[in-house]
Amino acid sequence: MQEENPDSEVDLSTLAAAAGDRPRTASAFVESALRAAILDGRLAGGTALRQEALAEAFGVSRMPVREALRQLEAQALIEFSPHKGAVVANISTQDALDTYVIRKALEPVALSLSIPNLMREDVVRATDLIVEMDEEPDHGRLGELNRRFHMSLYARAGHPKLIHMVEQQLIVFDRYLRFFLAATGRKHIAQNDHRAMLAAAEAGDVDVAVATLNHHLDVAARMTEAYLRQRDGG
Amino acid sequence: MQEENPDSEVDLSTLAAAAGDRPRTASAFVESALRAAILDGRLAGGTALRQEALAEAFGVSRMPVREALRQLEAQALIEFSPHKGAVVANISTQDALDTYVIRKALEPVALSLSIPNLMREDVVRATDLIVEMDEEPDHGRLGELNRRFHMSLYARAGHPKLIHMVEQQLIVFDRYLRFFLAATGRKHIAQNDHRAMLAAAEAGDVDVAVATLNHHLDVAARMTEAYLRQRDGG
DNA sequence: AATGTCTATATTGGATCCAATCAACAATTG
DNA sequence: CAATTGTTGATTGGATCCAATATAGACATT
Repeated sequence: MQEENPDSEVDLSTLAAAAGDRPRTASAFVESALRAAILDGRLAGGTALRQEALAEAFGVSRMPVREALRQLEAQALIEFSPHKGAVVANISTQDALDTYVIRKALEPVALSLSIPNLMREDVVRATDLIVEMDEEPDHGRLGELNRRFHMSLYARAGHPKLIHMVEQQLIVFDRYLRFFLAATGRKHIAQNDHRAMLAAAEAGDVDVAVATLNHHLDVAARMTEAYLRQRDGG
Repeated sequence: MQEENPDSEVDLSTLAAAAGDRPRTASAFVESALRAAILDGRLAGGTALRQEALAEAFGVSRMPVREALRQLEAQALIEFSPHKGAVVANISTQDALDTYVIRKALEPVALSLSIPNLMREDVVRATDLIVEMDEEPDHGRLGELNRRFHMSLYARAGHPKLIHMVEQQLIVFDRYLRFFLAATGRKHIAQNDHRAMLAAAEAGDVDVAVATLNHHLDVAARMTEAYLRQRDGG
């Protein structure tokens, strides 16, 4: 199911430093650091996660590492086999397409519910984020900006659980976006669609905004599929 | 955020016995037993989960309990506060409505994708489950049968991640269904809708099946809201 | 009397130790 | 020589112990 990848030799020693301030518990610290490392690509899919090595890298014992790994497992970011250990979940064409299907199911709903309640500050934030994306030189940060842009438009949808799920999917999507951007340049971020969505949202035009979003996701899904299929030798 | 409920005095000693065979690890055993107890209502929302007490009830040490609690936390079934402990997540009107919104976003997609690929065995299973629901005397088991009926119709949707999310929502929904059935009798299970959906699915009529499903969920959401609002005092 | 502070205790978080399991490799046997 | 079995090392799972923190109550102070 999940191939191991023991020769990748990731430099674990840099993970702790990049994790910022230590949260209240060591568990939470390890968890957030590992999650960030997986999502932004520093820990590639297939990487075996040895508890002892992680514990040393983070300067804690194996116990908080174990608890962190449990939480990440429940989020499908790693896979556990009893007595074998944890492996970073692999990305796959299927998983990418599933993510798009889910986004296409959830995000139009979130957008429709949110637009009637959008506030000035949401529109301003979204506008700023589009500019930030245009100016951001680091491809690695575009995923986060893209996510924050989308979430700004969905911010007033109510239904916190729906919002949370949408955000989770956008976070997962970051892993894929990173690949596409590295391979195909930044044209994968369709800023035209973003601008059109924002304009429609600001005008309160739910239908146009949703149609634009659907188109945005359809095109992205097709490009993704084409890229991934030729990449892993379809 | 989450009220504690220390006086509920749940009989933990029965949890372990009801959990069936012991999975490979104590962690997994505790986790599945706790999840089942929460979802089927034996552990009510707000119940404080003391690690020591759970460990003794399951005949293990505190460690596998802690790992299990971490996983349940990631699934939003319990809430953790550092150094305070775990509490079973409360159900709420908002959460119930969120669940319906998510179901209404995801399930029509799953159904549309699945119907063209449905196989004879899926239809047979769904038919059997409708009969089982009619004959089941125990209200507590209707949630599971309802879930399996819906999942039978979605079984050929492809997109395993979508299917998984749909199933998770149906599992969460079980917690609510249990309440409605206890309060209002079994009319909350709209078997007419089930039969209509099944017939349309068998005939390959995606539009009618999806329309029926949407209606099914809309009505259920309205009944849910009305019941919960008058229950926890508007 | 009300409020703030201090202390005692219960409970969780973390570290260390031991046991169980798996993987790889060597030895043996057909 | 292939296949199977035994053995050893590495790694995870679980138990016990210690430390950190939060809650509750007593006490003092205003």
